[in-house]
Amino acid sequence: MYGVEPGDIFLADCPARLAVEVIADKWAVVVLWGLNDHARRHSELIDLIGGISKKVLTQTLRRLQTNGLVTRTDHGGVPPRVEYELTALGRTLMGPIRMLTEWAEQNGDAVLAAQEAG
Amino acid sequence: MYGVEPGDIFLADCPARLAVEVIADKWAVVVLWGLNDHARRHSELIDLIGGISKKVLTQTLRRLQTNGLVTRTDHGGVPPRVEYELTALGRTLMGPIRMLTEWAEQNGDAVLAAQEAG
DNA sequence: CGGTATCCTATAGGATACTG
DNA sequence: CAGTATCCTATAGGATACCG
Repeated sequence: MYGVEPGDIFLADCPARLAVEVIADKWAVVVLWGLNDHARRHSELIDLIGGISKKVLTQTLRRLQTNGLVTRTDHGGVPPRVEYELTALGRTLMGPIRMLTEWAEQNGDAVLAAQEAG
Repeated sequence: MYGVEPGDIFLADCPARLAVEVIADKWAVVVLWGLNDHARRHSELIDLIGGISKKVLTQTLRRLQTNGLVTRTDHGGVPPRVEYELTALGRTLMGPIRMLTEWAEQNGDAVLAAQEAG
């Protein structure tokens, strides 16, 4: 009914739901974006992003790791040096994310206006 | 430092953060997707989506409304008839969302494999 | 430096029942 | 039909302190 077809986002086990699951938290997209150019260290991301705590950054990175989007490399030594980097899979996600951020740059004002009006 | 430039997602008030704010909940993208083709009624969305409660659907629709992405039209009468439809602004967001769902269709298996491995 | 550990609060979201 | 109302729980996420 309603013309639902195979592959539709509505099916509970549909892959499209998975995309939502992956990016639908407060920091995932921001962190991925921070890894766009090249590998970065934990403290680098903390400074770069701003407003995220160490705990939450670690949590977010772990989730991204679990989803196969980011690798964690411990170079050892003292002081510690750990680098996070996009996987090949993670890089494929940057295209859609870039679209989203471009949309936001172009339409952010309209959203804010709607928020203030409503 | 770290080559942060104006417009970067990292600035706290950057528009790109707004995109995350708009789509980063469990149901927003799914509901928008449900309105892709044409206006739909509340009960239609309930049946179509599956797994969402009336309360949560209403909440999600209200948020989308507040963000200027969806309109709510009460046609009155008994029984009630209320239709939700994408605004022009909402339609501009469907491009990026389509990219996301396409990414998920192509890469969903890889994410699942990573989840099971990790 | 790169984390844990601990504690806390707000809120998202689910279940169920009721209403105009 | 399209919601509210109510209650509930899990968890996301923030603050702070400590550790190897």
